[in-house]
Amino acid sequence: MESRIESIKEQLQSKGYKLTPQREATVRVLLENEEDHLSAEDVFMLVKEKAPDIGLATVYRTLELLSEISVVEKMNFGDGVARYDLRTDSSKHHHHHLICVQCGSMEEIKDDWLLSLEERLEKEFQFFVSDHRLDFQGICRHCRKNSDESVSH
Amino acid sequence: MESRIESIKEQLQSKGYKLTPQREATVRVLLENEEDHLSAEDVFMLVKEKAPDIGLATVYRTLELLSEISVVEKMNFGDGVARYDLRTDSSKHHHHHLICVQCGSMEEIKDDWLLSLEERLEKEFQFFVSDHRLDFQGICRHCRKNSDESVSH
DNA sequence: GTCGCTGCAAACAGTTTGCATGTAC
DNA sequence: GTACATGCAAACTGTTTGCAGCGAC
Repeated sequence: MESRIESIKEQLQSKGYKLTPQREATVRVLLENEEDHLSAEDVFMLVKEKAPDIGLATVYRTLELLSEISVVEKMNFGDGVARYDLRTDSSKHHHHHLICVQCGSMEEIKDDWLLSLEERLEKEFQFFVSDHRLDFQGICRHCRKNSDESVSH
Repeated sequence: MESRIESIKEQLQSKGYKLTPQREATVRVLLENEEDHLSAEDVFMLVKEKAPDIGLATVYRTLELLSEISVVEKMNFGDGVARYDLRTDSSKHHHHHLICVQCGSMEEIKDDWLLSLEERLEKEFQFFVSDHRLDFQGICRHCRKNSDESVSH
């Protein structure tokens, strides 16, 4: 945990930025909620517990900054809210989402199932992939089970 | 063209909706710009040429309606703007995007490269896929060629 | 006359920006 | 003292909503 903060601090400093108390608090929230896909507002509320005086704009600016230096990934699931994820590996980041259109739940697959596709893209399209995003919409197993009994939307 | 309008008209009517002049003008704009991924504002501007009195809210409502009955697909490339595409096939719609992080160009692949993955998802995750979205970020062949000479961002 | 559809303006949500103040070196 | 960072409020952007009026049946 501390070592990961240290690493992020170095990444910031190498680009000429500081790890201020507000930025550190924000990073800690991201580290503590690594499994979630927090929105800026989520992060803000959680950071407020550590640093009550922080402003929403600072959180936005911090997330934007961290996104620029590739410490976090800014994502978008189509609900009009940006979500932020720590990148676990700065070179490649591959996870996929299973989004249930019925209950809205989201499951994450960490496996990388697309390496062969990327090779094909480079060969056939001369397109050199640096990242990708793959989301599946569908019905999750729980909703599937429930809809056998009754159909609720 | 006329037959496709007719088909959309029937899809609307089967759900109890009418193809009003405003809705027809909107659909025509979508048909005429099928290759693009128009935002609501784009559509609005183009529709205004055909029907100057149309309101922005009507365009939004029409696009939302068409999306509900699966005539168009509402998409999101992460730039905070919803984009709308006519679905060419109402049952499955699979296209992927190659987004160049250098020049911002976007190429579309129509092939469906993911059927085997979807089968795997159903088996391993009991997740029943109705749609998916796959975007690749990377360097397109033009930028690749240019960056051999000089690096411009 | 009912009911869906429209245009307009106002409201809304998420995000960004301007600016005066604060802080580290 | 310089340069970056912050908090606050105001501004902005894309989208949605309330409502009075309109039009087809």
